Amino acid sequence: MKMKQASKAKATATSPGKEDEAVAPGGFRKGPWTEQEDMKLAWFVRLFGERRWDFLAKVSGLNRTGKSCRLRWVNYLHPDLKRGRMTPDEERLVVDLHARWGNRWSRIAKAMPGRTDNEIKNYWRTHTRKLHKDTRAVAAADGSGSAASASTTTTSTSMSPASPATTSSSSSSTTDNDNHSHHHGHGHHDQETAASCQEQQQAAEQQLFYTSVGAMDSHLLWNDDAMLDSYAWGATALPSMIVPPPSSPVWDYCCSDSLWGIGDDEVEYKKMLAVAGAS
DNA sequence: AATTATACCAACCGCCTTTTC
DNA sequence: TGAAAAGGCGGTTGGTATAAT
Repeated sequence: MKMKQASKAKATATSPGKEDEAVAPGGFRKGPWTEQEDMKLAWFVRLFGERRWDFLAKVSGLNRTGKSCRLRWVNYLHPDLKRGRMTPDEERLVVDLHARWGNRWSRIAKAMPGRTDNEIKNYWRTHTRKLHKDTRAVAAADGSGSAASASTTTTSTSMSPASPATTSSSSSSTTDNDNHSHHHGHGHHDQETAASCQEQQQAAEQQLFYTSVGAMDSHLLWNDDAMLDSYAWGATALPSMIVPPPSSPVWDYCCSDSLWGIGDDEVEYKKMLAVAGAS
């Protein structure tokens, strides 16, 4: 289930003591996610869909903010995510799109399926840092004063884009010149690296997990707000169709005592699951 | 082998926008 | 219609892995 084990795996492997006990002011957990939390989140997202994150955070028993849950899902757990290093084509695409749209990472990410805004942002930051460093090195070697002109990329991600894309967050009828000739990164037929093969395999395994635990049409559920509230507070049992198959690994997992922390919400939801399972 | 520098990336923060009540 | 809550976004931080010295 851990999709990232090949990399740093910071989430679960770090010093358990300090970070695992980090708590935000509201009493929410902070810091790296554990594998158990990931599994739980994945399950409840599958159950309820990718929305109403605060609700989802509450009923799942994850002692996390909705915001944190959303971020974890979007940036790490989402089954459609690509993994591994960017391909040369993707790198070119990032540069191309950034030239047009500036630091509008979410927009760039939409043009690059499987890549998240965070990922692209991180890539760009590293990329521009390196570029800046290289440029300065060349300038120093030249002994000329050309460094200043070369450093259109200032230090960090906060630099302004090469083209004057506005920095205002969302509106800004952009200077999108979609008539630029550019390659829309899909359909590149690069040789697959070993790393990407591994990523694909991991993605497949994850998909298998989702399939094995069953899917539901969450829209049915979301259409009924009163029912949602009822579910949230344990007044109503979940329909059996969205409860993990009894005696499945996921069911065992969701019902295991070890999964549930201390707190009224957890207790209530556990009751709810139990009722649903009995029905 | 030990230390330092660099690259990578997960996760948080604060602000703004959108949605809900 | 205004206030509050939730969601989304960009910027930033800090930990870990790896390369270089």
